[in-house]
Amino acid sequence: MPTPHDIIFSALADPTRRGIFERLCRGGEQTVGGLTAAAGVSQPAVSKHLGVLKKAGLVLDRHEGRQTHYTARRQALAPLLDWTSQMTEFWESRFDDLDDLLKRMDQ
Amino acid sequence: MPTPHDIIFSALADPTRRGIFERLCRGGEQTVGGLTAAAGVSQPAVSKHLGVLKKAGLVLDRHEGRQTHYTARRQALAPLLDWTSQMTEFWESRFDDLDDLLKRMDQ
DNA sequence: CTAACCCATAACCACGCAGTTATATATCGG
DNA sequence: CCGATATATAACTGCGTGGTTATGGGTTAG
Repeated sequence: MPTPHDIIFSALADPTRRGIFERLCRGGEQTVGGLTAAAGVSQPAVSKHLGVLKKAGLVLDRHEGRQTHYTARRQALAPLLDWTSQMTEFWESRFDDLDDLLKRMDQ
Repeated sequence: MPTPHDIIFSALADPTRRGIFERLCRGGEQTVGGLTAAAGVSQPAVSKHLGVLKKAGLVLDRHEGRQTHYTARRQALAPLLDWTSQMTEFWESRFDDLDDLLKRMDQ
């Protein structure tokens, strides 16, 4: 059974897919066509990557006519931040800070 | 050319390998034998994973007699924390916090 | 010196997955 | 309607990689 960490890490491990997600984080909502233009791979490849990101809860899609708009769900990165903080033992000494940070990520 | 992010993400994407790293983070320095006992895979597999982690700068090895001791390099997670913070735009509003956090990670 | 032990490397295999082209589905413009 | 556009899915392929067993090299014990 894949844990949340498994899903997030494996979803972000691929450079192309992570690039798409980064672009969505920085540039906001974008269509598949727009993402394809910048991805350097074919449109079906981009669609597949978006499917993986969606399954991982990292993006949301919105259909409008014949195009699909995707947006990044930044809160989905909370487990990643949580895991990293645990590993650095940041949580031991500064648990309050982490708590605040996670709260701020919930929109 | 693989970026630092590429290396860290791909190194931590595999569950077995991430498990080994987690164990090192929590339990401190451990031998290959000790790690193998808990990993659920063969000793050569563990050695290979440790090789990947070492190449990614996530662990250090220390030879002592016929056994090799491994330790986690927590600072190596800094780029991961940095990336996540950038994506969450945490850095925009709370740059000082991130700066402090990264400083604390340097030992 | 030799046997047992610890770890790394070699050689191999199976499978997953990222990429492709081709095609289906659906929407818009004329 | 009909062609064009936008996206998703299907079908296929090649390669990377995580696993195995077998072996080598170095170290400790007897």
